[in-house]
Amino acid sequence: MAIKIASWNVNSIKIRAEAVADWLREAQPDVVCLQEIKCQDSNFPRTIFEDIGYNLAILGQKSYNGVALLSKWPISDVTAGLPTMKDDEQARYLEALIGLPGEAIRVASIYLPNGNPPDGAKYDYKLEWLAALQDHARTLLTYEETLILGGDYNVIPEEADVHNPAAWRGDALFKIETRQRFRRLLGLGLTDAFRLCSSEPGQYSFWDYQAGAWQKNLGIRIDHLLLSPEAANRVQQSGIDKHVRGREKPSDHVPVWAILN
DNA sequence: ATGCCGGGCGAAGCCCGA
Repeated sequence: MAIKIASWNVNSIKIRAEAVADWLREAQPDVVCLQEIKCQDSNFPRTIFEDIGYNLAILGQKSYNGVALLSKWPISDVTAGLPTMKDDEQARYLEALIGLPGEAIRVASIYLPNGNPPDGAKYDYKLEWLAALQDHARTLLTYEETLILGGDYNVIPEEADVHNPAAWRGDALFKIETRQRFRRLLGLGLTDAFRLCSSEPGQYSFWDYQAGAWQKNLGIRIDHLLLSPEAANRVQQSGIDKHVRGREKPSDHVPVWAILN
């Protein structure tokens, strides 16, 4: 059977619950990685999603960050937080096994630190987090499973993924050290699902709320689904649900997805 | 152009995002 996996930074699940449910009904993903839910587990609007057939795993945090997994199939073996970063106080990583008919796949929802300003403690934290993810991903890849690391990576991989590369050169999302770390992650054997399916430039997943960025299509591609070789071999399609950004009260990010056979 | 929106918190105005 075909499996549809998606990732979406929703910028508050409480504000966005109905919009997310609308998109789930039309897009029908099997598994969704959510980021920036911005609430504690106890305040997550669970029933809205359970009522339309999704199981939930949540790693919440008051006010900031927070990640979750939604799945039409049973969720088990949940890992909350990066095992390689035990003292992380921010809710940015949630991994689980998804029990599909006849097989299990492993999925993680990732909210990588933004890192700006690009020359201080916040950037150091971003690099530390990337290194910890690198270490954990290396372990996960030894399992040789169908593995999807989906999330808001806060990394613009290439010039084709930003409207104005020159203006972003020094930014924590695009500076060369950031892109090198991301490339190193791919070097472990992970594949960017979207780039596996399209070489088209200017395909964005985020547009700032300010300065008419959406209207002018001044976006960046920072939300990614990274696949193990076992997952990459099964990819049929990958896309970005850009139209969602034009709706009422949108998140500044849109869903990205991939279909595996 | 880092604060032009938008959200959290909490009840005004500040912190944060990318």
